[in-house]
Order: sequence, then structure tokens, then C-alpha cells
Amino acid sequence: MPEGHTIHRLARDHSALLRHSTVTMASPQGRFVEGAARLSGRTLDGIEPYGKHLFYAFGDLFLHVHLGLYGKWTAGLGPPPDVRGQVRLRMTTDSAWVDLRGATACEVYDRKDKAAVLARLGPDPLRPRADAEKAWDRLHRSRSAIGQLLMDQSVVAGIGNVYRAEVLFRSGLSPFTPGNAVPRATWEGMWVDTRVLMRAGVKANRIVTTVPEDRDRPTGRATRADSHYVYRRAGLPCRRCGTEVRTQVLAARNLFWCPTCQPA
DNA sequence: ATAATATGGTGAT
DNA sequence: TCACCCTATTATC
Repeated sequence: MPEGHTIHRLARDHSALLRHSTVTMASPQGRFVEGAARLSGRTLDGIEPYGKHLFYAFGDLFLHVHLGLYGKWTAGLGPPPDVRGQVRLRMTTDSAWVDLRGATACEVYDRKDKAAVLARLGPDPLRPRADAEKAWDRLHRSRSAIGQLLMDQSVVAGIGNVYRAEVLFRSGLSPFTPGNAVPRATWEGMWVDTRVLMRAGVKANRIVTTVPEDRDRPTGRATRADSHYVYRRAGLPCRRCGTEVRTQVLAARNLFWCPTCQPA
């Protein structure tokens, strides 16, 4: 589930579990033995989420984690469970533990390394002082499709395939609209909507983009089946207009959209 | 038991 | 544009 909301939620949860504690690190799987040894025994000062990246600050060094497509954290209070499967990194304190599996990136960074990553990221809608203007600068000069641009982490950091599809649907915008054809007001609306959705995603720890009246059962909370408008709903009727939801690969991922609600 | 699939990104071509 | 990374879960036989 790693889009930006997951990353920010993890930062919050891990912060509650590990911050200001002495952290012991190990790599049962064996692929992060050296890095774990470098950081083990240090005190965690804080965790900074940015887009889909996590930076755990240990003095002048950082643990940089990018979950990629498969990465997952598990965590808990008390002593850690027996290691099962491929645990790339286990961090333990006196009172808590976290395990990392399958991450694309798990490495030790210094300030320079961290700055280099941040330098190539666009504004993150989940960060309070995110500068939407920077994203607009890129977007309104580009002939690339908005569905492509939203997946580009140097344009906006933290949006993934689900939010791409859902935000475009909610804005009534065709994914194939060139960036330079998107009206400024539309972009501003989309940005605000993205922030709202992603903040709700952090809180709920999952992505819900439908409003109650568009759900199968308009009362109560969204179920797994009705939490999205178009994502993974190819061939099913659009929740708003009944048109079959379409799919096509764009930016190397399956895109979903309603051709009626999001006309070209 | 085996295969297909996934919310991501990089680097080669 | 494509292969590849890497793991867990879900679907299919």
C-alpha cells in the first residue's frame, strides 16, 4: 500500500514507537548487515517522510527507506517475534520493534545523500508548507499527459497509481489531457483535493476516495469494494454515470478512467 | 503446489 | 520501452 499516505502514517507510528530511544539494528536476512552495524546503538532523533521516502535521523546519519512496490513494515510493542521470512532490517528498543521486508531501498545516508534525494522531488501534498506552485510550473509547461505527470515524483511527490486515477476522476479530467492544457483553476482544485484525500488516507491508513452517496451502501464507512471510483474497476460501471470504466497502461502502470466523466 | 499480481523506481537500450 | 529488483498475497490448477 505504499503511496505517500502510507509513508507519512509510518513515520508517525514509528515515531511514537522509537523516537528518542536507543535503537538496536540487525539484518536477519543479511542484505543490510553493514548498514545495521553502522547505525545500531544510536538514538533516533526523528523521522522525516517526504513523498514515498522515509528518513530516520540518527545524529549526522540517516536510515533511508523506500518501500517500492513490495516493501512492508511490521511493528509492535514489547519483545520482537521470532524472525519469519525475509527480514531486511529489524530495529528494536527497550519497548518496541519494527521489521522491514522487501524494500527497494534500505541504506545509510549522510546529509548530502539526503539532500540529493530531496532535490529531485516535487512538492509533497502531505507536507504542511508544500509549494503547489512548483508543481504548476512543471505541469503547465509540459505537453505530457497529466496522467503521466502525476506519477512523476519530481512533479508531485507521493502520488501513486491509486491516487492518480482517483484524483483525476474526481476532477473530471481525462488522464490524457496535456499538462499545458490543464486550466490553472482545475490544477488548484486538484491539488487541494489531493491534500484532503491524502490526509484522510493517513488518518484511515488506507485510500478512500468515494463519498458516501456514491457507495454501494450509502450509509456507514467504505468497504474494500466501494472505496474507489475507478481504480481496478475496469469493465465495471462507473459509480457516477454507469459507463464502463476503461483501462490502459500509462507511465508503466495500469491506468483506470471513466470516458464519460473524464472526457478527452 | 504453482502462477499471477501489486499502491514503485532505476538503469539499460 | 523494457527488464529487473524483491516479497507477500491472492488466484488458479
